[in-house]
Amino acid sequence: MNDKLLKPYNPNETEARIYKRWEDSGYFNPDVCIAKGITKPDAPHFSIVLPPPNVTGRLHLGHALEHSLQDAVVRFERMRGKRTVWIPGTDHAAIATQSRFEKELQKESGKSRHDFPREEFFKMINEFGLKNQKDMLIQMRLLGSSLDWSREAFTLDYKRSMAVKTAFKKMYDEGLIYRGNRVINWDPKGQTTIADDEIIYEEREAKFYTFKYSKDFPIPISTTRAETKVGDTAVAVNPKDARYKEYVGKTYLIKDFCGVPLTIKVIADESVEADFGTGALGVTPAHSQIDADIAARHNLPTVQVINEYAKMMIGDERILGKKTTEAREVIVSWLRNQGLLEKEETIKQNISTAERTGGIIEPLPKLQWFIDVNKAIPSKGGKTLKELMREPVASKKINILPDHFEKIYFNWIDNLRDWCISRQIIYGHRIPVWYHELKCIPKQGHEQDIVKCEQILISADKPKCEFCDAQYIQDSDTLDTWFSSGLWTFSTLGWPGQTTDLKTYHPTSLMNPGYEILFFWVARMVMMSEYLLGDIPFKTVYLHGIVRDSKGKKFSKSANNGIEPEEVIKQLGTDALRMSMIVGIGPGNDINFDLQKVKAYSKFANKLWNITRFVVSNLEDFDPNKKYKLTAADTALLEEQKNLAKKISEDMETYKFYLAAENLYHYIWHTFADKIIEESKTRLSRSADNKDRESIQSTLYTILKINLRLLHPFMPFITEELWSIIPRVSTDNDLLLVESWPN
RNA sequence: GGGCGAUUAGCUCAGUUGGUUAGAGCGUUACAUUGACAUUGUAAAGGUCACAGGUUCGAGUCCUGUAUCGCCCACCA
Repeated sequence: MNDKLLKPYNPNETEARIYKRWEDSGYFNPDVCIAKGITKPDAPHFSIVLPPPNVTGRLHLGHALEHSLQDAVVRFERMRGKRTVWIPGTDHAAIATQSRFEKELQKESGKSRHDFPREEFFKMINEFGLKNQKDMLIQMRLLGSSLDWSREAFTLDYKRSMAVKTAFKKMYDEGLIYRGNRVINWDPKGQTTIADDEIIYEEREAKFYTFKYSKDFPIPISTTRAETKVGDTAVAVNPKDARYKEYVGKTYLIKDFCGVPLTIKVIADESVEADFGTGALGVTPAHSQIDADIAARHNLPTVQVINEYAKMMIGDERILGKKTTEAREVIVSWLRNQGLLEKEETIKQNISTAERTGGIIEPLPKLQWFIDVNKAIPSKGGKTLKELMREPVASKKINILPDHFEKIYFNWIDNLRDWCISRQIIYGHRIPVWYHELKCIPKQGHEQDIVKCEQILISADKPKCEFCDAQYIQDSDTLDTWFSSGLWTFSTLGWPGQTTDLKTYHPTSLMNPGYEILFFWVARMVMMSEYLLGDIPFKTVYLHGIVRDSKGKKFSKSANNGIEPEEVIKQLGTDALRMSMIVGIGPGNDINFDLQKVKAYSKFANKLWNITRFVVSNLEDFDPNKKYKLTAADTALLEEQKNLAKKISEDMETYKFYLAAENLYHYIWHTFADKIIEESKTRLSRSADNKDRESIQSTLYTILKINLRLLHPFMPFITEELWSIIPRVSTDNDLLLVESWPN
């Protein structure tokens, strides 16, 4: 017997060695499997693209969960003979990576982005990201993931850049991407716009002031943001509100509102609630999304009064150049002194903050790039992007697990506004838009042609003007990171090239993100894939939950409750960690991570080790190549296991990993070990009837081998190690990794 | 304000299309154990499946309502 079996199972000694054998074999790559005759070239495909982790730091237990699930299904499908690929990659995560880097830079050297030229700063962030990326790729190997490393991708590498530029151009040419001056979410801390879903609301107490603009103004209004009122151009009331009916349509001139003259028109708008506050809303078109909508309906002028640094850009020395919070106090005390302040209350208010920087969002009008989600698209038969996102899920072409997230998905789409895709940060895909310089000296012979100079061009590289010597200057903004993420299922397969990979593996079979990025990412992949490829990006979305600590708290730096996957692996082994991430956890459920549970599965690993030791030690005079006649009882045992294997296959096919793994665990421990092996002991003794002994030897051997195969997707390392130790027959593969699935 | 989910053993959670006696891990108790098992086995205690109605031959599972907790979306100016 192999000496290894005499000692308890040692995952630390085993795992790295096994992973190297797998990687060296090349079998993670389906092309190699086909070349070596393991997989049939015409076999159905099974493909997953890994949700790319952000290169902001290191992998955490949430990633371990993702890898455990995906690797389980990938190994299962590979063993079943499908042409299986799992593509690894990482995400540059633009704003997340830049803000993380800037924080560290500030801490270490006190420097900021303004201390470096753009190109140099980009390089510094990229190096930071690539260092993290390197660590993460090592971590993925520790997790045992059977990723096809030959196809590794990065959202910011050359091929993905080409995909981004191609997608941008196509959407621009069809009028889906436009540049517009709109009220957007400005993060004064990060000095960039952010999308609606990057906002986090925090509840705070705020003062709610009720006042009149002037003594002559007939309608009092209420606000928490008195400083924005210097930008008001209207007061809106509900059209049914009898109190204010007589004033609607009139315009009032206010000569002096804390040093600022105002022109206020009274308008009626359905969106105003008569019961809230005074029933009248001071409309500030420049600094509120809702007010901007009202202003658009009533053709009101927009006056910007707050700049990008959240400072006042209007008024006299009392407020000009002051921070919004300071200006607010000045204006409130002015109102008080003038006797205009009628009421002052304390209310609870939700304040918008930026997800990545924590900065308080300042709505500002700005010229930005947007994706129009409501435009009828000619090439799609007049459908809108919203419809393209909605339809495949509604028609079940895409299956979301658990089901109830479909409702949430639809709800989100129905309320969706145009997507602001431009960011004023450095790290990311630069917008591939080039502007013609204003000065324009015609080339010889083209004196008459300079009217034809293209003012705006979408181009991957710097364009040259045909008719004059002017330069093209690239837009300084970068793209929202989710723009490149949206292309992920096909940019990884070579798009815009019409590659064999793209034809073979798209649409992908499964996508396994956390439910918290259903909107950010899943919806956008559907949008991009439907628009650019005219096809779904994936057939099934299996949403997983959040891994929390054993008490249900989120892991966070401030709570200091972080657990590194490596620590757990070092202590108890990857297989145990993986099992603990799978058993008993349905889709969409959060996990309270408990080391006790991992420990239970490390015991199970050892149990399996000893089961094998027992079986192997009783096979010394057994020839695995020979066919032995089995007793009826033993045939029944094999039949029982066959039923289990069938059940497990079904559960795997329907993505019920949590049941498959648990049933298998239970069978191996409490049926195979506690019953079958226990009862075999007397039959195995040398003095027993030889025919009966052979029958049980053969039965134990067969069951063990099938168990190793069934368990491989969940506990790949120990099963592979045991596969190399047990006696095998000539038709068996060297590596369990590519052994066929029991049917 | 709108929506979604959860409530099952001391703890953390499963429970598949409604079907016998509701399960697992950890914890607790007793016994066994030089055992294939330093990580074992056998058994026990522990549940009015949140509560109240309803459908059904039969409900942890389906329906209605209530309570509590959690999450998502909106953002009242």
